[in-house]
Amino acid sequence: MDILVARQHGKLEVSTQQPGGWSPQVVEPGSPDLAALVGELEETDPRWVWADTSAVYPCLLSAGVRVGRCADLRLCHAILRMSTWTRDSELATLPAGRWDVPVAVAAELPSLLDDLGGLDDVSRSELLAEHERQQSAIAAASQPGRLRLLTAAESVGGLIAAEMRHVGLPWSATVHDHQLTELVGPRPLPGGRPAVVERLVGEIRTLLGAPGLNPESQPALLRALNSAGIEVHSTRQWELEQAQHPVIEVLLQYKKLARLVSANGWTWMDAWVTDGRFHPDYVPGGVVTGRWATRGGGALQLPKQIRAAVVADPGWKLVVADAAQLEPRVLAALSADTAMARASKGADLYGALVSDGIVATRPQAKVAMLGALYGATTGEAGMLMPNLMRAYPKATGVVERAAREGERGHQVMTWLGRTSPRPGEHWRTVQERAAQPDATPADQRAARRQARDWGRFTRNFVVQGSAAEWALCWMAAIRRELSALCDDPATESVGRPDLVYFLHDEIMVHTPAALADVVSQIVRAAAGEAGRLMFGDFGVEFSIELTVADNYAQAK
DNA sequence: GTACTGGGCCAC
DNA sequence: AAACGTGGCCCAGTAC
Repeated sequence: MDILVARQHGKLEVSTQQPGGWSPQVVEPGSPDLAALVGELEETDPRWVWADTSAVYPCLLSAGVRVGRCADLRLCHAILRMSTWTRDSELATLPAGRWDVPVAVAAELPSLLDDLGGLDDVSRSELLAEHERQQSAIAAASQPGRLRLLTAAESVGGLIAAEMRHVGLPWSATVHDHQLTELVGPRPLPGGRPAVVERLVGEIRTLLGAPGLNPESQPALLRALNSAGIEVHSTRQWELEQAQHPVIEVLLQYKKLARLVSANGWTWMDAWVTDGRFHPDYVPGGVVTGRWATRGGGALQLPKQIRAAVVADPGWKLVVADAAQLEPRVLAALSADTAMARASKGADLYGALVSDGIVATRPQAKVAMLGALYGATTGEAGMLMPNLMRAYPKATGVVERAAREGERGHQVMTWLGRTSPRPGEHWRTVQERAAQPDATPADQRAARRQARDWGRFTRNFVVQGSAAEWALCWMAAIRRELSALCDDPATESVGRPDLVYFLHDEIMVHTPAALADVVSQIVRAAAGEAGRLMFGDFGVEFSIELTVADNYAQAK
């Protein structure tokens, strides 16, 4: 049963379906009435239909209410509007309208959009019309089951992102401060450099004979390096490492510490950590491939250096799990490559490549596999490609075909139907110019290069996007089972385990210690369920590496 | 002052 | 200045 949640003039209109039509109830977003109403209706296990989870759900969470399922019409619109399987639907052929908001900016502009009748102010009839367009588009698609799964998974992703932000990642400001202080000295005054960084800057200036040099200025630093006789063309780490000069070690040390302080130092802590929790702002569907992005806080780039600051509460544990070699396993499944599926039977897919005699060492296996997924043509990865293609012709055939499609400007699809964007106008112009009779060799070179670039994008899109779909299914199954666990009276008294972190192929659950084993089993079982949900009984194993830890640095 | 870009480096 | 995909974020520098 669907329940519609419209939003008008800042009030929420909750409509249930009755024999005579829709029956609305209007409530204030912050009122206790809302929590009571939603909580009561949730008993019937409905699907909540609303325009934008990130606009509605946070206020429910603040009121202490969670929901099990929803349809996020904005997220689903973006998928169905683009998918090849729904290209002839009314939804895809209508002119662009209010639902065509780029995912990344949608949550950013609610106040601006207020006046313009934006997404956060949607009447019930508009909501219903869009919902029906989406349902018809899916029903008429050649793979309705996959699109139904994809839109459900994307929507539950929206719920999970809001819940994880609400709950927050347990973060010890004390540990974080200790780590920073140990590395760079105590917190400096505003605008000042920490003592260790200041000392390194002094040494760099002396060693380069450049008083007053600001090493943050790339052009100035490059000039100073060249004047000192160091022949580099950039100031990148990998190039500096080649050079022989006493300043190099100091400079690399400086870069590492300066980066840490500016990206995840005390200022970051002030902005993002409150009451012992880091509240990251995830953006589901924020990446073209369907991966999540973040908006501020950099939750997807937490440096390994500071992960010890993620600490479980006393009496609690962190269950940290990642899907081992997820992308190769997803490729094996979506290409139905039985030889590669056999290699997935163990915990270590790369190890299987070695024992099957396809490559000589595990590092080679990894390089070769990532090379196939990313489109490497040169170096070690390029040299190993023939071996891989011989061993796994179906799997490598899928990524090679995806690359050829992209080179021709065609679109490709993930397993569940998310479709890659068309290349931009500039791309087509360059290709057309190269096809003219008077095209110069330079025109043709540029066109070939650009075509190959887009081919690498579409090659990776298929695997990265399908892996993102698997991860959503995995997380959705975990969430459902954790929620069932909370409803169990036997576990009620100890506290509720919660998903608190997601990083592409990795999840973290913060759980009462007494439930850590049960939670671990749930996380493992959910991986098998995600595989079956997406690929049926095709025999790819999705192996999980799992650690029960007190802090995040202990994982892996 | 704001908006934008390029270099660099963090994560997967 | 890279080879080999997706991003975010910070800084410096420039245009307006």
